[in-house]
Amino acid sequence: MGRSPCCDKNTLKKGPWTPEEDAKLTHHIQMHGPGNWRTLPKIAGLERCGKSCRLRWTNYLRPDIKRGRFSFEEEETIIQLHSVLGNKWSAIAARLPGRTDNEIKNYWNTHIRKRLLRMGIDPVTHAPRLDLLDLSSLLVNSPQLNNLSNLICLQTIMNPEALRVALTLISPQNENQLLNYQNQHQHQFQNQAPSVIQPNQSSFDNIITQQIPSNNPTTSSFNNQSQSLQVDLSSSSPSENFGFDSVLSSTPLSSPAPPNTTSSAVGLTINGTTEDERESFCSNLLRFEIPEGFDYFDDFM
DNA sequence: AATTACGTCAACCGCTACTAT
DNA sequence: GATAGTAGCGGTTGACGTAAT
Repeated sequence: MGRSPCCDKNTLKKGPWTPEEDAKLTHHIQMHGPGNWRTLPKIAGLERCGKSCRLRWTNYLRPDIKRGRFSFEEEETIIQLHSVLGNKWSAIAARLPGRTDNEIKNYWNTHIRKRLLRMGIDPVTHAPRLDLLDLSSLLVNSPQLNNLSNLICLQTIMNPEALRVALTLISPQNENQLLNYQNQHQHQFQNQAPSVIQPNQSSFDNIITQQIPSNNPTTSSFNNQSQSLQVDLSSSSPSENFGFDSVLSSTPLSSPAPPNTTSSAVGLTINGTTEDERESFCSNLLRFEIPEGFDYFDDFM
């Protein structure tokens, strides 16, 4: 035999909490402290499940909860911690004083996640989503891409399999060329099985910059402003920011804002930080510049 | 002004690990 | 040791507000 049930679910109230219920719960916890959620509703005179009371207290009524918009530093911390911890919202919340796991989770899903996607960054892996690039339309619209050597530049930063498929769309001859090239440079590709670069991997500490030459028709064909498609995982010392130990020990809120976030971007200003600035900083956390007017990523979102 | 689409977030649901009986 | 309850977590939902048409 185990314990008796904590509550009668048939008589439980659900839905939004009323001010009266909030007052009862708050008063009870002020008098007796949090905990023992099983018996709390009955003692406090609430027709709620203890689980619901705990959630209401921890997510809304707790006096140390910080309400309002997330600051730039908080957002920075969330992104860094998420890159290390993943969807461990409670672990992330533990390093953000005054913020609840639920709040952080909501903010991630409604703001940060979308921003990363818009920037072409996979919000799960925090890596560029080049592996999802719509290469077929890109290649069809850019005959210059038949230049195999240019594609090899891309090869180093994207899933080889995706590139192989893309080449197949052009011609079998090119695919053979690529396979020959790959055979000759086997040692360069054999460790590239993952389709994306993992932020946590040891190579993250090294400078990983793949830059396509400015005279490269691959980029010039779809880019008039930015002369390079760059993946720079080390600028702004992300090895320090993303290193597991440093992230866990430096939080909460100890990471300084990167220098370039003081740019004079115009637009909506929230907490002293514009959306543009926030996006700019995100690109520094994992520097991945998407050329202006390059909208292929939108097709995947 | 009315309607529709979209964004936000509080609250619920279901699951797991832990604990009491 | 087996069983059942509790606490806590992450995913999802739905009500509400706002923007767009």
